[in-house]
Amino acid sequence: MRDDLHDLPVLLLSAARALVDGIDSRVRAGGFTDLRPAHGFAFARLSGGGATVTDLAEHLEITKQAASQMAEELIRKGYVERRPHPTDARARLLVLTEKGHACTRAADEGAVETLAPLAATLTPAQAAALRTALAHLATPGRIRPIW
Amino acid sequence: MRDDLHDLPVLLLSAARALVDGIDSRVRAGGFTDLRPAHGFAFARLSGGGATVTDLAEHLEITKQAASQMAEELIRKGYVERRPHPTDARARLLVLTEKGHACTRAADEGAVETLAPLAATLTPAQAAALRTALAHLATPGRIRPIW
DNA sequence: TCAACTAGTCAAGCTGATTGACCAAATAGT
DNA sequence: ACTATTTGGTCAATCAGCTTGACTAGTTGA
Repeated sequence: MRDDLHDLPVLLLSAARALVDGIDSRVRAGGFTDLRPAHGFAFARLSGGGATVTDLAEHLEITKQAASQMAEELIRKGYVERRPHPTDARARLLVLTEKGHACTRAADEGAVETLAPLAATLTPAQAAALRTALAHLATPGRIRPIW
Repeated sequence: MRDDLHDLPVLLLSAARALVDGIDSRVRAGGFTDLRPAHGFAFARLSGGGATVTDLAEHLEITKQAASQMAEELIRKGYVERRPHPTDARARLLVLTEKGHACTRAADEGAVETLAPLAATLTPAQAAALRTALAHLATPGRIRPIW
């Protein structure tokens, strides 16, 4: 790697950490204190609509059992509810409640607020370069906890 | 946030995830199969030299007890060894063994390899902008697991 | 010198994940 | 159509990593 990028790994991990912390603190400030950052990755999948327990498990790369437990927890806390699956009587759809949507809005706001100082310093050309650079690494549609 | 950056949070998290995965697979390919990504953040602190259990706990933001257990595990697996502390008889220094250093080299290589396709597409000016942008978010010296 | 503090460990308990077993519904093969 | 296999989901037991709480040994400072 070129010398001018030797500390890029550290910067990238540190920036991602700061983003997660920023989102989490905004979510907590919104009153959603019974959630952890890991739940946000479940919400990211559920907000798309029409996710089953198995879908959730694949998205988070955890077992179906673990996804089922997480779904149960989110239902108990009022963020998610079950709907019958339209075509498969075995499956049940997990959908966000209004409370769940409100929480995802708070998370989005947290992300925007955290990244605002960064965004303000970038020219449109630099912003485009940043998006392109990160997109080179990113696997589309796969947002989930890091470890 | 400007429209051209609306998906930046997703890209940033996804890129960080890809980096962690890249490092982890390179470390495993190097034969260090008994480690998890979280251990890398401990190594990052220990490779600086002269870390006590308490230092490690603060770095990882976990309790001293958890840090002590992790140190015990890394010692048992041969990555770390204890040294007497030069000035404080209560404390003991944790230092990487040669095996530990070899593992961190593999991790560094994994990071470089993972970021190589990205680095290749950036002009020096874009690289500088990327570093500056990420540095706006990053808290210096704080690399640790994200959740 | 003695009270307060700090480094570290032992022990017990919690939580979020795992593996394994199982049922019900859907799908594929003949 | 009938059976065999696969798939969606849950129950139960267990494990790993982390927490809180209690404690010992060594250090610091009034």
